[in-house]
Amino acid sequence: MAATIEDVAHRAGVSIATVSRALRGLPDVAPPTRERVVRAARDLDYVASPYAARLASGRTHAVGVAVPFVTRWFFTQVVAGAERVLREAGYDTLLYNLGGQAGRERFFGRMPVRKRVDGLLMLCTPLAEGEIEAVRALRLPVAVVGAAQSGFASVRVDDVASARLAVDHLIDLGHRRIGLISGGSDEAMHATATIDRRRGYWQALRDAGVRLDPGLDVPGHFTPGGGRAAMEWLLGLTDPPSAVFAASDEMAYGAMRAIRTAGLRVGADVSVVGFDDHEMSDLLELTTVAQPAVRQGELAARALLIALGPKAPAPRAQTVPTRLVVRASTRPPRGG
Amino acid sequence: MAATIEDVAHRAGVSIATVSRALRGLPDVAPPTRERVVRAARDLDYVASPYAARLASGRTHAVGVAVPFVTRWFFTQVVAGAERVLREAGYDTLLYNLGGQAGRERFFGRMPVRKRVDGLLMLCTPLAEGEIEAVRALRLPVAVVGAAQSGFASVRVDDVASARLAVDHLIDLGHRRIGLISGGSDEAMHATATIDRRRGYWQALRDAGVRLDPGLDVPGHFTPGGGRAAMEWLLGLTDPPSAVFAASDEMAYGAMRAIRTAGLRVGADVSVVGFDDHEMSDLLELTTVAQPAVRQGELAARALLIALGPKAPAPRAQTVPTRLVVRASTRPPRGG
DNA sequence: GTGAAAGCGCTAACAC
DNA sequence: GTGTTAGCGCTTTCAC
Repeated sequence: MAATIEDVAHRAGVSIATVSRALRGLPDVAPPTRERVVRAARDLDYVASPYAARLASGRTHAVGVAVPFVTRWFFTQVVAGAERVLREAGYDTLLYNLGGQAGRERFFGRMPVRKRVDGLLMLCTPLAEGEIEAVRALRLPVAVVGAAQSGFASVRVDDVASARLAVDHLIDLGHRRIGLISGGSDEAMHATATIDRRRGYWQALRDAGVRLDPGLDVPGHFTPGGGRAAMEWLLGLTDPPSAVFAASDEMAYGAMRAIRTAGLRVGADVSVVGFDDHEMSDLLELTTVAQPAVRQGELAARALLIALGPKAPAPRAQTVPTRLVVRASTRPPRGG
Repeated sequence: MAATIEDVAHRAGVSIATVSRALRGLPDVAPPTRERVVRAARDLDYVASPYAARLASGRTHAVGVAVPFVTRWFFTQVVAGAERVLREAGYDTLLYNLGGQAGRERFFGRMPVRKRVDGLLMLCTPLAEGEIEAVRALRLPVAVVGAAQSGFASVRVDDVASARLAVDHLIDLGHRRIGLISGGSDEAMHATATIDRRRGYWQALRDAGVRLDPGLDVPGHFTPGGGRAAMEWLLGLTDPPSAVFAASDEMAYGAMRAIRTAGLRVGADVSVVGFDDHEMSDLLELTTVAQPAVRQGELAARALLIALGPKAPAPRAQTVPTRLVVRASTRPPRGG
C-alpha cells in the first residue's frame, strides 16, 4: 500500500501534525526537522491523499471547467490555457463537456460540481436567468470566458468592436453590399458571439451610410456546413453580396467552399472575413479578426485563482484586444 | 452550509447508515424507508460529499485522462467521447493536458494522478520503457487509445492496413510515384501513427511492385504548416510525385495549399489522400481514411469502466474499422 | 517548535 | 431492515 502521513511521521520521528506542516511549507517548523520529514517522505515515495486533505480542510484545490463543446477550436484553446495555469497552481481540472442543450440543462439542473470544486470556469456560455441563479447558489468564485456577467470575473474580447473591425475593412475596400453569416437565434451556447458580432456589423454599416438589408443576415450555426449553406443562400439572392462577414472562421471556411463551388473566386469575386484566426486560416488565406484564445483561458484561470486567494478583490471584467489579419480572401469589389 | 448526511438522517428519522444505503440504492432498505430518506434528501437539497465518500470507501470514482494536446482535432474527439461515457457512469474526468515533451516528462515523473483516480485513460501516447513502468507502478487499470500496450486495455485503428487503404487507392488510380508526408522522427507523441502508417505505405508500394524511394518520405509533424513545407519540398524534387499520402488530414490541408500555391491543381495535377476524416475534409474535398474518433474515446472509457468493475476480465485490445472516403482530391495521374 | 486530539462526512463491518 | 461504531488520512485548534 501507498505510504500515509503516519508512516512518514514514524520514519522521521515526529508527529503527523509536524509532517503536515513541514510538507506544506508552513512556518514554525525547525529547518532540521523539516529536512528530516522531507527526506522521510521522499524515501517512502509519499504523496498526501488529496481527498483526505479536502475533507479535513474544506478546500478542494479543484476547479470545474464547463465547456459547451470540447471539440470546437476556440474552446480547446481556452481549455488548454486554463488547464496549464490551474495545474501549475496545484489545482485539479475537472472537465465538464456540456455537449448541447440537453447536456447543458443536465449540468445546471444537477450541478455536478457541488461539493467538488473551489471555483468554476465557464466558457462562452451566456447564462439564462435561472442558470445564473443556480451558479450563484453555489456561492463559489466563478470566472467566465466570452461574456461579461456581473458578479463574476470575466475575460472576453469586445465582440462589437471586433466585428466592426472586420466590416469596416470590407467597407474600406469599397464593398457596400455585405452579408453576415451569424450564429443563429437558437444558439443558447453562443449568444454573445452571435448578438454582439451582429451588432458590430449593423453599426459599421449604419455608420458608413450603407442601406441595411436584414435579408443579408443568415444563420451559420458556427459550423463549416452551416457557413456553406448560408453562403449558398446568399449567392442565390437576386442581388447577392459582394462580401460577407462570418462570425467564426469555421463558418467562413464553409462560405469559401460555397463560393468556389458556385464557380466564383474567393477574394476576386466575393470577399470573406472570418473571426478567430483559427490555425487553418493562414493556410486558406482567410482575412480574419484574430483573438487570443489560449490567453483568454490563462487570464480567466488566473482571475479564478485570485478569487480563490486570501484577499480576494471584487471580480473584474477583462477585455483582451483583437486585431484584423488581412489575407487574400478580401479584395475590392469588382468594378469597385 | 450545505446539508450533510446527518441532517438527512435527522429529518428522515433514521440513522446515517440507512441514509447512505438508501441513497446509493443498496438492497436491504424497506421501500417506505427509502422513500422517506429520498424525500428528506430532496427537501434539504442534499448531495453527498464525494471526497468523504472517497476517503471512506477507497474508491475515487474519478478517472484521469492524459492527452498530448487537447487542441488537436483527433484528441478533442476522443476526449469528448470518453468524457460523456465517464460522466454518465458517475465518474469524474480529471484532465491532464501534457502539452509537449516537457509536460510529458513532468506527468510521468510526478504522476499527479496518484491517490486521485481509480483508472487512467491515455491517448495516443506510445510509452517509453520507463513511462510504462511508472504507469504500471500505479497498479491501476489503464486504457490507451491509439496504441496497443500489453497489460493495458486498448482501442485503436489498424494503422498499417489503413495506410495501405490510402496508398492502394492511389495505386489503383494509376499512380506510381507516391510521396509520404509522415510524422517525423522526433514525434514521441505520435509514434504509432507515424511508424505504422509509414509501414503501410511501404507495404502497399512494395506489393504493387513500385520502386521504393526513401527521398519521397518527408516529415510533416502533424501540423498544417508542416504538411505545407513537406509538400513544397516534394514539389521541388527533380522528379516530383504525382500523388501523396499524408498521415493526417491537417498535414494534407497544408499539402493541398502548397500544391495550389505552386500553380498546380489538387486532384488533376497532384492527388492527395489524408488520414482522419476531420470535419473540414468534406469541405475541402479531401480523400481520406476515416477513423471513428469519438467512438474510440467511448470504447476506451467503457473498457476502463469494465476494468474498474467487480469481475474485471483480462484487458482487451480492440481495433475499430477505418474506411476510405473518396473525394475530389484524388484522380488518375495526368497521362496515366 | 512540536504533539495530542478532535473532527471533516462519509462507508462498511458487525450487531441486533 | 436498521442502528452503532470504527475507521479513511488528513488539517487544525489548543496545549505545552
